[in-house]
Parts: sequence; structure tokens; C-alpha cells
Amino acid sequence: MPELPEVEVIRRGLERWVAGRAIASAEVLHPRSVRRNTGDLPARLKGRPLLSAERRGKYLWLPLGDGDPADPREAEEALVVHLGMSGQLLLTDRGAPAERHLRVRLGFADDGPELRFVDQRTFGHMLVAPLASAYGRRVPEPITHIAPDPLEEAFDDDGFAHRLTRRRTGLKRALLDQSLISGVGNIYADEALWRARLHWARATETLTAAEVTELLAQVRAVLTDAIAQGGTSFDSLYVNVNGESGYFGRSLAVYGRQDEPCPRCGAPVRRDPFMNRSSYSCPKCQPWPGDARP
DNA sequence: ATTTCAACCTGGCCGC
DNA sequence: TGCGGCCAGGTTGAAA
Repeated sequence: MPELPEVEVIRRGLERWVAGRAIASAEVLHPRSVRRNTGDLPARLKGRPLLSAERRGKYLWLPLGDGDPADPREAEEALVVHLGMSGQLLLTDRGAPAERHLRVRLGFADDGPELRFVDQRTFGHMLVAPLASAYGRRVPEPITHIAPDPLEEAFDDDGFAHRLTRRRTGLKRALLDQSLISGVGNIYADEALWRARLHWARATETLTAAEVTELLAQVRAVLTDAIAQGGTSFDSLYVNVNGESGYFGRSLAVYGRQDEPCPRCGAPVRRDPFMNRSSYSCPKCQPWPGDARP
């Protein structure tokens, strides 16, 4: 479900409503929703403050204090969350009835609203992990293989261009590879490619430096626009921590708009099968690269 | 080494 | 109303 903009909107909600609070209790209602520390997640969390809310790409983490406010050392561990396709983090009153797909609930020492992890398809997960260095930043050890996302200071434009054009694959496949550039998923890949007028199947090794520059600019533009509108909500599956939907769905140019007119030229948007999924594009603005067919 | 693809799940929607 | 088939925003690990 959520890509970078949706995760960032959630991160901001956590930063505002959860950072600084100490965990009093943790309850795991579905074993698949916890990785690695299966079974002892509650013990690892109890009594510890959540210091802040961080994000790289589609991963969220909350650095954990050690429970002693008189000894404010830099965090060595964090509670890591990946939302998968359908995960939600919701702040709810402690007495509120359990959601249908409630998987983990965290109660706080201040007796305020609790944090609930709700996940219909259970592709998402949580875990406690040590922090390690990767691409100039302290991140959870399990995500050190993830590249910085294009909104991070640490993102290296020239390095990206170099690695991208050395690949032997299609452009959209590369955009979805989180070890090359993180945060981009199916929706925003299609939207950025449309904005940059590039076809999803374009061979990466044929891209010019100018095309990569334009692509990166459009990736950043679409992610930034989406964050400003609270993310994209097709249905009730994506909401912020207060249960509210985002409005970027109405700004999508091609994604999910098969046969509707391209906002730029009016040609009917095309849908192509892509990796057991779909790619949406404009047949006129984004013509097949040369004679290549998928 | 690099690239591709099935598998992990549940539920909503569509057509018969 | 019911049932099968299809689709859904992600990542991983293993195979090619």
C-alpha cells in the first residue's frame, strides 16, 4: 500500500503524537506481524521511551531510549515498522473496540491514546533492531541494504545515474529496486515516468545524463506534491495516524486511469501488464522506446 | 554477479 | 445470493 509520501505523512503524525512517550505495555495479536524478536517484543519495549520518528524510503523506525531519563545516551536500538501493502498505524482511545485486523497494540505510561498496528494482509511487520551506519546515517541494521530515498540529503544524484545506466533492465524495474533508490513504488513510478515523458520499459543503459536528471527532478516533484496533499488514498486502507485519508488521488495523471484522457495531450491512458501488476502510461507522451516491445 | 519471479496474505469487486 | 477468478500501493529469497 504505502509508498514514501504515505509513510512520511504517518511519520509526521508519530513525531507529533508519539515521540517522547514511554511504552507501558505491548500486546501481539498475530505472530506474523512481528519479525525476528518473535515472542519477546513486549519485553523489549516495556518501560522504554520512543525518542523520535525516522524514515528512509518506505521504512519507519522509532529509536528507543533505555528508560533512564537521567542518562540520555544516543539510541542503540529502534522499533522498526514496515507497512507492507495494507499496514496502518493508528492512535486510538484505549477503550476503543479492536479493529478487525488489529495485529499489535502499544500502550503508554501516560495513559493517553494507544498506538495500534492494523494490517489486513499481514505483509507488514514490526521488530526491534540495533542501529547501524548506512549511507551516512544511523539506520536499523535490517535496512542497511536500502539506498537513501531521493528526498534525503544523503541521496547521491551522480552515483544514482551511474548505477542506473550500468544496469541491464527496464527503467521502471530499476525505479522499484529499493537498493538503487528507495521510497518509490508502483504509483509514483508511473506518475514520475509520465511527468518525465519516459516509457516504463526503456532500457536503462540507453538513458542520457539529461534524461536521468529530468527523471530525478520529476520523482522528487511528485513525491513532494503527494506529501503536501497527505498522500494517496484509493480506499480506507491508507490513512494517517488519525484515520484521515490523503487527497493526492485526485492529482494522479495516469495511475489507475485506464482509457481516461491524458491530462497533457488527451490520448487515452494505456494499461500494460507489468510484473503481475499494472503499468499506466500515456501512449503519445511516452511512446515505446524505438522499436522495442515489452 | 546480476536479474527475474513466485510466494507471502486477505478482501473487494466483477461476471456468471 | 453464491462462487470462482482477478486485482491490489511491497519485499524477500531462491532460481535462472
